[in-house]
Amino acid sequence: MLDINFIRQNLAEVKKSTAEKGYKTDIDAVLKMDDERKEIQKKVEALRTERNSIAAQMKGGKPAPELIEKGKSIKQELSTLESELSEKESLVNNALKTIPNVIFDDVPLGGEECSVEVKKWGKNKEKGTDHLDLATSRDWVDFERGAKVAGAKFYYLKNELALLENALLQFGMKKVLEHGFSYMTTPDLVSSRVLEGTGFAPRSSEQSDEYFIEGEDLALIATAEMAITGYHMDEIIDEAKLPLLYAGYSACFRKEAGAYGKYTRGLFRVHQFNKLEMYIFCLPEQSKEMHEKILGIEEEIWQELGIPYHVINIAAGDLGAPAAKKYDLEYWSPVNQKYQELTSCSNCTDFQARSVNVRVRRKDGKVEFVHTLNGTAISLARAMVAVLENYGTEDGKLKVPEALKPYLGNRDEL
RNA sequence: GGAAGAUUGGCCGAGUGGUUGAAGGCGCACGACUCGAAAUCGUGUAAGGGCUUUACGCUCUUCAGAGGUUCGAAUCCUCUAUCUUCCGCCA
Repeated sequence: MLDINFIRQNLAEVKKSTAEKGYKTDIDAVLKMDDERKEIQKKVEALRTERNSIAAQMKGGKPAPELIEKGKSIKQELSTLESELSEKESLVNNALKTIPNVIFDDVPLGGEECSVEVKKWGKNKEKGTDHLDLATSRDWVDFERGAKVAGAKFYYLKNELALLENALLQFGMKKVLEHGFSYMTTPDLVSSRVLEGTGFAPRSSEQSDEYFIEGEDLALIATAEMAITGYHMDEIIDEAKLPLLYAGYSACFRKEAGAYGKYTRGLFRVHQFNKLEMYIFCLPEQSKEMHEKILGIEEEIWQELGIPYHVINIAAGDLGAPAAKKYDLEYWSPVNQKYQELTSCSNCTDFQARSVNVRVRRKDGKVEFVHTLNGTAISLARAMVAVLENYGTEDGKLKVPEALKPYLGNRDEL
């Protein structure tokens, strides 16, 4: 969430970002609500001051009946005002959550189609292998039994494909470790505070894409980003310890309601997949550099795997609430003859940090919110699609990319 | 799942109704000593909000969370969460 005072001081900018991101929030109404809150707060504080001074006068011990009477009447008056105040506070707070993060100047305006290609790598292939046909013919994936056991879009990975998944993970893990990330596995469920603090829609929202546990304040994570965002919740971190680089490996669960169609065939869009996610807590002045660092690692991974891709700077209308800027890395699908999303990385500035209250203590003692960034190191289901499409052979086999051979017994082919 | 105990500032840890926003220690910052450093000594050091005379100002809130008792709560009561130990269960 944004800081109410930041909104007041940067009203035009906040309004512009909110509109560009496609949010309908009436910012002026929120400010007016907050003004009302302040008025009540002033009254409450005046009463409390009086109460405190009466209590202080009685410290000696002598019970003065008039004072006690006065105290009693203040107590009465306070209780109604205080409940009014807390009501107003939660209204303001909920409204604040509906205002998205401000975008950076270099974010293209407009909808999805306005995203800008910033880099391109590799030579796009003209012909590829359908990943699902290949995997099915080799008994590498079983969607039918996945559906029988858990429903549509659940699957079993088998044999060489399951081994390929493991190889991709090992490869990705090696990369992030080389770049100084510390590896962790995370809880696969988080509380609503963490979910909403990360910027995801609450249980009550129609847009929510998460699986919620009935009767518990828990949801299955859609990405390890959620679990890691909560990792330092309510903490104040020493400046010297930043940046903190985490690579979290977890299962990811998404409802993906209504997201079926030609381009979501097979493993491309599923309800459950595994992912290694990079996450950084850093100083505000470091976050832009860290964003480029994460993007660089993502590019390095796909270059070494030999998969052609391009990088796009996501337009405002396609950005989520927490992101100030986001890059997507899309690989060239030789099957669909188009670019398809493979990874993405976002700079969330202090938006998430404010919501989950993660701060830094500067050398001079000042405390402020950190910046957070997240990026996909390797999302296994999609990574497998990209590899199969690019490395499938004419005779129904899979050529092993050089970078993965060490993790597949140095085999040339699967 | 059952029982007992615990939860205090960046960290550790005193504190059972009224100079406690909170002793002491660690850490950190600054200063002294030093050629420099270590050690030592001294001083300072919670966060968040509001107001204005923007001042080393005034004020409010916060001792896990929520509610209650009281003129007054870190301290008493209730519920919830988490942690520890014991029992049960178990990969």
